[in-house]
This record gives sequence, structure tokens and C-alpha cells, in this order.
Amino acid sequence: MEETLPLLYHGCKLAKDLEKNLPNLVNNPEIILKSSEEIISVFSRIKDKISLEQMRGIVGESQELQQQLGHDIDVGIRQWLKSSGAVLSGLHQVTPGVTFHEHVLEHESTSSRMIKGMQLQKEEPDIGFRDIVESSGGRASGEMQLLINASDSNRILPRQRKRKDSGSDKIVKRVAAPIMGNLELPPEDGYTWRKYGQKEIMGSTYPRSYYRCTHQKFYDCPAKKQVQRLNNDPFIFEVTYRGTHTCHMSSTAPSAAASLPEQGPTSFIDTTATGIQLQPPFSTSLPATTHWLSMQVFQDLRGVSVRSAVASSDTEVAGVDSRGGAGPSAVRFHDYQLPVVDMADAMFNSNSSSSNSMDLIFSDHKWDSEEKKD
DNA sequence: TCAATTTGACCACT
DNA sequence: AGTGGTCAAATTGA
Repeated sequence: MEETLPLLYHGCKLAKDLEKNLPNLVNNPEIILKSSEEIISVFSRIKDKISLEQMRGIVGESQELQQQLGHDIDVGIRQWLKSSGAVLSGLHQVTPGVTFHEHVLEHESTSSRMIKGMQLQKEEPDIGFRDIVESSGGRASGEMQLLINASDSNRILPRQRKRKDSGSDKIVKRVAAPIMGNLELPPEDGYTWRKYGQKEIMGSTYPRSYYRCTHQKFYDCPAKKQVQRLNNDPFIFEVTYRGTHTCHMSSTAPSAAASLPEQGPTSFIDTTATGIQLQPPFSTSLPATTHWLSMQVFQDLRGVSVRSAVASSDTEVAGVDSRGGAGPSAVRFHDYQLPVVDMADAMFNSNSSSSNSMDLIFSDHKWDSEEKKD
């Protein structure tokens, strides 16, 4: 963990340098792109390291340094949030996200699968969730099919139920609860989900919630997820993903998302003719006309999520959801992501002389080389 | 009015 | 028989 702190400072310095030189780089998108990629790479490494440390912490090691790091970042982020009008409330101790992957093996009991299949993310700088999924031979979600026993087919049933999907891959993630807003709500992951059930689980203090993709009806999207709080830490959600989103594949589908939750934090910046388009680490179900900047990098660092105070472009979060921000899902979405204009303004708006947002974010740190230029 | 959530019941699975 | 996943009617809210 000790080595993470200098890395974090390094990443912050890179971001600050970019901000400082931005006026000179307006006509050099290539340099901006390269610099941005470098920043992302650094923070990605930090995230991986912290996730690994967090995993170790869960199994018993000290989290003092993480808390110290978290405090340092948290102070700056809180100031920034205040400056950008975000609502801050209910701050509590959170633990940065821990990523697991479970490749389910057949003919094993659920509990044994949970233990045997769980893989700690490798401590390699740039390995993403996608790598883990692919290397484990993840299968398509088409396996989530309706199976009816031959003997059952003769029975007169009031309704047909899908067979429990015990054989398909599932991905288990542990994510920190949002530190703001409704703590009862599960963390957002960029997709819109519809809750279809809740169940008390034996041995669990908290009930398990069942969600399926909002677009299941229209696009036959089989993606599902289960969300459950941990017994010993109610601020950590264990999210189990099943099935792969197919809703974004349809030409008429509302999203053109390229990466799935299962495919992990392959964050990148895509500069387009219209400006900067940032790809949320856990994909997006956003229409192409909406540009968002995920706060995942910060959330993964500290378990921080942000409620956007700006409502522009907030409709059609899922494209099909004509109710836009009316539904709880959409509301939760805003707990998680910011419109890119806000974040871009915060990070790159060199004209904001009165309030330098980047300085607010990292105000508690002394930069090792340069003082802030007025 | 319509979509999302809640919740009791049903049913697959072990 | 117990547990967990899903269904669907009822309820809620915009």
C-alpha cells in the first residue's frame, strides 16, 4: 500500500499538468489524448492495487493506510463536490470496491462454488475485468434458457417458470455503497435494472434483491443481477451478475455500449469531433448524443459516488425508459455519474480562474515539483 | 395512465 | 422439506 501513495500523487500531478497546459494544447488533441490515457493508466493501476489491498484487508490485514489515503482524497473530493453544487450527506466509512470473479463449476454446491471459484484480481497494472472473464472461458448468456423437464411438460401448470440457472457463469463483485444519497440503494453500474424480487436469505442479515435488465422485454436481454449486503459490513454490496447484456447489440437498442459490467474497468477516453467522450468503466447504456463522465475512478478509489446537481441530458438514461429520471433506477443512476460537461469543466476548464476545481479536488496535497500557476 | 416496486405465492433444485 | 429464484397481482408514484 505504501507504494500506492506516490503513484496516486503522480497521477494527480499528471492531471494537474494537463490542466495547466491545456490552453496550449487546445489544437493538439493527440497530446491531450495521450496525456489522458496516461492519467487513466496510472489511476487504473492505483485502483487495481487498492482493490487488491482491500481484498487483503477483508481477510484480516490492516486498513489503516487505506483509510489514511481515503481521508486525503476524501477531503479534496468533498470540497470539490461542495463547489460544484453536489449534495453531500450521510458520509460514512466505506471500503473501496473489491472485484471478484467467479467461474461457476457445475456439480458443486453453491457455497463451495463461492469459495472455489472466487479469484482475486491479479496484481498486474492494467489487467481488467475483461481479461479475467475471458481467461476463465466466460460463456455467453444464451445459456440462460428456459428448460422444462419432459415430465413437467405433461403437467398442467398455471405458469411456466425458468429453470434456475445453476450452470451459467456469474460474476461476483463487491462494491462500496454510495456515501451519499439513499444508502439502501445498490451502487450503480451504468445499466438500468428493474427489480423483480426480494428475498430473505438464510444466514444473511439483509435481504437479497433481484434485478433484471430494464430492456428484457424489448430486446430479450437476459442480463440479471442480485444485490446483497454483507452481514459484517452493510456498506458493502455483493453484486452477482448473470447473463450478458444483449440490449446494446440491437440496431434499435437504446445503447451502443461496447463494454459490459462483466467486461470490467477498461476505461478509456475517446476524443470525438464533438468533444471528449469518456467511457465509463462499467459500460454505459447511454445514447450516443449523451456524454457522461463516470466517477468510477473516484468511486473505486474511495467508494465515492456523486449525485449530479445538473439535470441536463438526464432523460433517456436507458434510451427506452421514456420516463427518464422519474424512476428510481434513473435516480440512482445520477448518484453515480456526472454529465461530462460538469466533470470536464471541473477538470479542464482553464478559464475558471476563480475556482480551480482540480485544486479543490486535491487541495490537501503538495505537488512535488510545481506550485500552482496563477 | 403507465412503468417501477413490493410482496406473497409458486416452483425448481438440492 | 428447505431454500432460493421467479412470477405476477397489488401498490405506488410521476
